[in-house]
Amino acid sequence: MQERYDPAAVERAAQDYWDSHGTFAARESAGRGKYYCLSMFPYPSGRLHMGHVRNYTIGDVLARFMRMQGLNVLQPMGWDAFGLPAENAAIANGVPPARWTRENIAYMKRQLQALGFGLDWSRELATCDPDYYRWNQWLFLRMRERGIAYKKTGVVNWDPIDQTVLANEQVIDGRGWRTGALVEKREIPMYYLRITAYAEELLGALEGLDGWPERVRTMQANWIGRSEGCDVSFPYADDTRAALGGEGALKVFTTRVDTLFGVSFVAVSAEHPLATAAAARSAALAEFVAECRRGSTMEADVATLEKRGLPTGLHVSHPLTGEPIEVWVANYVLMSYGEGAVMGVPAHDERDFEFAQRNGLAIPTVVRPAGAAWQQVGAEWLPEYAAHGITINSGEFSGLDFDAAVDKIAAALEQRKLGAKRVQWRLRDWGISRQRYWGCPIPLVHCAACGEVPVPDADLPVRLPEDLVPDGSGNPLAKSAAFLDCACPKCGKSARRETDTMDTFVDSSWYFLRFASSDQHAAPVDERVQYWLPVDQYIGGIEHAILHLLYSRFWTRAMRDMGLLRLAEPFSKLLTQGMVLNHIYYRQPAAGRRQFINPAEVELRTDAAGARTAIWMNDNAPVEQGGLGTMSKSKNNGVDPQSMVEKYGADTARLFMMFASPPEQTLEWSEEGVQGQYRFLRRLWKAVHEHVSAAPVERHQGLIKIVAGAAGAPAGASPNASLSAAAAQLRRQSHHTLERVTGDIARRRVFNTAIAATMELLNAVSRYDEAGSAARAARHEALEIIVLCLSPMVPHICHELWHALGHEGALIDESWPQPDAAALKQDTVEIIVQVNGKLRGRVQVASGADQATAQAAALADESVRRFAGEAPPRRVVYVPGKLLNIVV
RNA sequence: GCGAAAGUGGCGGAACUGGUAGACGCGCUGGCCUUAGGAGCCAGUGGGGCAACCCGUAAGAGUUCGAGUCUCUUCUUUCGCACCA
Repeated sequence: MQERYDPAAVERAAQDYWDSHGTFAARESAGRGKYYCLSMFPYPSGRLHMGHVRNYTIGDVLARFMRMQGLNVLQPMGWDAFGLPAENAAIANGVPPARWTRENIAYMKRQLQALGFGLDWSRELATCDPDYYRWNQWLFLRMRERGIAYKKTGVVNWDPIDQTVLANEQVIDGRGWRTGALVEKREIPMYYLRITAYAEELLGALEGLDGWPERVRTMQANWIGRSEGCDVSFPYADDTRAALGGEGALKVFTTRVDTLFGVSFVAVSAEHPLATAAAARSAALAEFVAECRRGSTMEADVATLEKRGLPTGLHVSHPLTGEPIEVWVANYVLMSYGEGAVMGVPAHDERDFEFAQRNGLAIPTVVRPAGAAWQQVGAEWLPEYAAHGITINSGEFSGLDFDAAVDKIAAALEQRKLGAKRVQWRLRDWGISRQRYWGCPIPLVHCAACGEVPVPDADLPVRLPEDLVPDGSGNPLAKSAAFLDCACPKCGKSARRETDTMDTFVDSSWYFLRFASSDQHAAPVDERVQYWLPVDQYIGGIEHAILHLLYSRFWTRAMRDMGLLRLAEPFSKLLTQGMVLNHIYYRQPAAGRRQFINPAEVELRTDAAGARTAIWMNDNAPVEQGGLGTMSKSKNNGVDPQSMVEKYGADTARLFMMFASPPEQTLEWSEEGVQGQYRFLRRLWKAVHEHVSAAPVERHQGLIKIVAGAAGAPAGASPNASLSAAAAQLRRQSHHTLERVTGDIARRRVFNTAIAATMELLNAVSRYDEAGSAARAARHEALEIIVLCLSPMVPHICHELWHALGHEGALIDESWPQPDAAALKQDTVEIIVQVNGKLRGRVQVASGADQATAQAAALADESVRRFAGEAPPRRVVYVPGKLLNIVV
C-alpha cells in the first residue's frame, strides 16, 4: 500500500476493475430480489452540473448499498435528448442539433464514468435515437385509435415578426426573446392526450403512494384539483339572442351554488364566443378583447394582472328568478378552465367583491354565519364572508345550511334542465403538439383526398432529418421538401407530412419502462418489465414534482390499458433532491445589465469592524453580494464538476455532496467544505496505512471473529470478556456506528449523518492507543467497519483500502454486515435528571433500573438536591434509560 | 395571484417517537511539530456572567411535567403554475 493517497490512481484502478468484471451489468434472475434504482435522466446540455452529480451520487449510494444487501440491482442511464436548447445552440452556432446533442452525450458520458457510478451502460438510450422514438410514434397511434389522443385547438404564444410559436421561456416581459415584438395569443389545432379521463384514478392512487414525499402527493392532488359543484345555465335574454342569432344559454360551473341568489353579474373570458359576438358591436370592447389577447399565456402572468373588465351590454336571465343579469368580459377568467365563464357573487367571493366595487355593481348578501354575527356584508372584505353559512334573501331557499341549500337549488335547476351537480377538475388535457424541429415527429400524413392519415406501423419510424439547422423563424421541417413530400398511405397520391413534433415530456413519460427491455426491437416493452418494474427508488429534482411525474403515472396507465403492462404506478419510492446553491456576486453598472462574477474569483474579507466585504480578485475591488441562488449560467455561479474531480478526485466530490446536507434539502456549495472532505479521506488513508504497516495483516474471512481469535478467548465466549475497557468501548462504538449507518441509508435515506457517524468512529480509532493483539484486532475491526460503511459513498478509495486490510475479493461483492449484539451490550446507562423540566444533573444507573432506583440515584446528586428541595416532589416523570423529571 | 415546503452558532448542518439544543464538518483563536504544506497534531469555540447560574432554535401567542419538534398568527426564503427540462 502506498503511503500517499493518490485519488487519480486509486479511482482509475477501481473503475478498471468494475469495468473488466462487468460488475454493474444487470441480469434478470429468479430467486433473487430485484432493486431498480433510477435517477432522472439528464438533458445533454454539454457538461454535467452539480445538480446531476448530487442526483446520481444519491442513486449510486443506494444502488451499491442494495447490491451489498444481496439484491439484483438495475441502475441504468440515458439521455433526454430532444428539446429547445439544441435548437438555441443551432441558432447561435449554426451546428445541427443532432451533431451538437451527440457530441454532448459523448462528453457527459465520460464525465459520468469518471465519477464512478455503477451504471449498466449496456442499456443506455437516447430519446433522439430512431430506435427509441419509433415507439413514441407507435404508442401515439395506439392512443389515437383509442381516443386517448385527439385534436382540438389550443392557445400558443405567437411572435408576429419571426412568424413563429414561442415557448413560455422565450417570452420575456410579454415580448419575443429575439425580436422584441409584443407576443400575441393565437389559436391553432393541436393534439391532446386525454389525461383527464384518468383524473379520478390518478388522484385516488396518490393515497397508496406511501413511498412518496407527502408534499409531492399534496402538490399533485392540488394540481388535479377535484371540486364538487354544479353547472348552472343562464338562458340568453332577448338582446343576447338577437346578437347571437338564436336560443342558448351561458354555462358556468360553481362550487357555491348556495349563493345563486347573490349573482349580480356574470363574466366571460376574452376568448369566449359571447365576448367575440359583443366585441363585433363595440369598438371599446373589441379593443379590450384585443388587449387581453396580447401578452403571455402563462398562468402566473395572468393571475397577477390587474383584474379588469368591461360590460358587453348583453344580458342573460337568472335560471330561477328570471331576472336579467349583465354579461361582462373579464381578463381574469380563463377559457381553459371550466366553461370559460363564471357567475359573480360579490358578497361571498373576494375576487368578485373587488370586481363589483371597482365597477359599481350590486353586492347582495345571501349567506349569513350560523351564529348570526352579521346579516349583511360590509364595505371592507372579510374572509368570513366566503365561509359556509345559512342562506338568506334567497326566496324559498332561504334558511338552509350549505349542504341543504346546494341540494335543493341543484334539484330545482335540474328540474328546469338548467343545471346539475357535477365534479370539475382543475387538471386539463395534455397538449403534446410542438411547432418545432428537434423532437419526435408526429406520425401523420395530410392528404388532399383522404384527410389526416396515420403512418402505417410498418413504415415507422418517421425519421427526423438530422441535417437541418433552425434559424429561429418557424419550423425547418415545414421548409424541407425532403421531409414534407410523401405518398398518402391510403390512396398513394402525393401528400404532405405533419410537421409538428411531440412535447419532450412524452419522451420522458416511459423511458423507465424501456430500460427493462432496451434491446427489444419488436415492441416498446416485453415481459422483462414485469421483472424490473416498478422502479423501487426514483430520484430527481423537486422541480419535477408535478408535470413529469404526473405524465409518467398517466402514460403508464395508458399502456396498461393497451395490455402492454400489468402496472399502474411506475415509481414505488420517490426521493426529491434539493437544489444546489452557490453565492451570487455582481456589479450593477449605472446603465445596463448586471455583471455577474463567478464566486471562485471572489474573496471574502472581514474588516476590523467585523463587516464582510466581497472582493473580486481580478481587480481587487469590492462587488455586491446577491445572496444564495441555484447554480445557473445566467447568474455565473456554477461550479464545474470536472474541475472538482481533477483537483480532489471523484470520491471527494461525491463525499461532499452527500455530507453537506440531507438529500431533500438545498445544498450550499462550499469550496472549504470540499477541502474538509478531502482531508477526511486523506486521514482515513493514513489511518489504514499506519495500521497495516505496523504489523503484517492476516487474511480475514470477514468481520468480528478476529477479536475473539486474536485474544485467544474460548469459543462461544463473549468476545468482550477478554478485552480491556477501552477496547470493549471501541468495539461498542464500531458496531453502534454500523447500526446507525445501516439505519440512515436503509430506513431514513440520509447520508450526512451516516458520514458523520463514521467520522466519529475514525476520531475514536485515532484516539485509541492501546497495543497488543486484542487491541490490534479491535482497531482492525473498526477500520473495516469504517471502510464498509463509507463504501457506497466513496467506492474507489474503499475498494483499495479493503484490499489493504487483507481481503482478496472486491468490496462491492462483500455482503453488508449485521452489528454484533454482544458488542453493543451495555451494563449501565446514563440518564438525565431534570427538575421542573430543566436539566440539573446526570446519573449512571443499571440498564433496567426502576423508577425508585433512578430517583434515589438522582437525589444523591448534589445539584439535583439543591433544586429539588426537601419537600416531597409533586410529580415524577420517568422515561427508562433516558430521563427522570422531578416536578416540585 | 394560487399551490407546496423551509427558517437552529460566524457558516453547512445534528437532535429519528414531545425528553441532554448545537453531533459531524467548515471557519476562527491559541499552542506544538516539521524534509515550510493550500500539510499534520493538540486544545478551545452559541451569547452573558468572577462564579453559582441566566438567556438562547425567524417573531408573537398557546398546549404540556417538559416544545427546535405539536396548534394558531405574522414575517422571510425557496420550488411549481401546464411550450425550459
